[in-house]
Amino acid sequence: MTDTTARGGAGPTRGTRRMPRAERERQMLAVAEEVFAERGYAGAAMDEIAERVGVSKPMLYEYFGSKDGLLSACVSRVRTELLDATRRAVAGAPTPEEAMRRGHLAFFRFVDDHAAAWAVLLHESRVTDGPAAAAIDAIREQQTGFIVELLTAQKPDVPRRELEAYAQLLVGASERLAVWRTEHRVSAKRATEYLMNVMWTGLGRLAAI
Amino acid sequence: MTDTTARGGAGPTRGTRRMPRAERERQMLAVAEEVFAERGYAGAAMDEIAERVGVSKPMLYEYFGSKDGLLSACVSRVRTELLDATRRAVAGAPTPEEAMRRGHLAFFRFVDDHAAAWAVLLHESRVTDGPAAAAIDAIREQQTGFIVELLTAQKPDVPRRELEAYAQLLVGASERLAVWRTEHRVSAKRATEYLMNVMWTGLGRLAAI
DNA sequence: TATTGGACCTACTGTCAGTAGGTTACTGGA
DNA sequence: TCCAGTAACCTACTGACAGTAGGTCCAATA
Repeated sequence: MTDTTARGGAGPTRGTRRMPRAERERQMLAVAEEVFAERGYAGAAMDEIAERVGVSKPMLYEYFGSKDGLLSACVSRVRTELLDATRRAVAGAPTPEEAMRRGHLAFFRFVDDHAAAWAVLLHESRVTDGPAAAAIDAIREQQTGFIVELLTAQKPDVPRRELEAYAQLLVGASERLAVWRTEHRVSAKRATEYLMNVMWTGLGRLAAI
Repeated sequence: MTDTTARGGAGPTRGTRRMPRAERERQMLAVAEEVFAERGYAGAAMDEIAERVGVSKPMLYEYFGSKDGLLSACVSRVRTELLDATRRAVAGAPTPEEAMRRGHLAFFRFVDDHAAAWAVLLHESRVTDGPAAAAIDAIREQQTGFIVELLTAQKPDVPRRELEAYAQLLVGASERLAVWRTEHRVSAKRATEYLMNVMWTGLGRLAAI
């Protein structure tokens, strides 16, 4: 009754092409990353993302559950790529010092290549409270875990908790330095040197030189 | 026409007490900080803040322009307090090393006392894009500026840009360490030692010990 | 050919930031 | 004591957007 126009259906399925789940998912992620980067998390509308993909909004919810979930998926992808990049960079280093240098250089270069996405995906990741926050924390742990792994190899006698503190500290420092250096047009190489100066050599030692 | 009930007015002004602008402003800030801390930026509703203050929503907009502006004002206040606290802590230090130690200790303790507010106000400060973002960046510069000032006194021959990088790096490291240590129940004192180990002594030197 | 299920849609609801336009209480001067 | 003028305050709305209900359509299988 009530004359609901009872025409929920799709009509001629408009211009949309059907697609297997995995492919559509990848496509959605790519578009979402773009829109989040352009407009920021709050500014990005699910309607716009859906429209750009060429699909209706409920599809996004079908695949990612919520706006939060969509952001979370984007962040996961970027972070995973980042971890790969740094792992590769560190792999062939002859000394621990060189490993740290190469790792950070790779990090800064990665941020260069993913600048827009980085700014939003990682800096606004605390926007949420739901599953995304948890997922993001998990990924951060993956990151610091990697560093702890490297440090442990070098100093097996230092307590794990202490090494974890160092890892957290490194991540925080390099994230902020990454933001600062893009704003001030400082090269990745130079930024890495600054970081090594403080982190490896130590400020106290610098004074002595 | 159109029977708009034409009764915009306030009725018996409900339970609200009138108050001079400055006082109401302080009160609003206090309540807002509370609500932001409880619910996060996105979760906090202007309606709720207004209600808790005992005032109507348009008043908040009259005083702060937007939700963004309200957050910005809260952050400004907290950051100013933080700067005061660290300045005081550093003031009487006999050596640069001790200054750095005391400054960071004060920072960690400050975060302890303002834990909830800190988490939201500073970690979600990138949510916005409007005037708040600019204001917050200005305040961050104030912070790093303070550190640059300290470093300059110690090393006048190092280029300012380099010192600024070190300051950024320090801020990033300590902010993240602050988050990590509250989650892992590490004391302020111990966190400070970790930080000094890396930042002052340097990881490379640690290896030699 | 009948049927199942996966991909997809339109049209709605509820919530919330922000606003239009009006009222009421306090101030100082005549 | 009365009366501006202004500062503090209100109700009731709009528009935007996250999230949902409930349906259609097509392809592969039985």
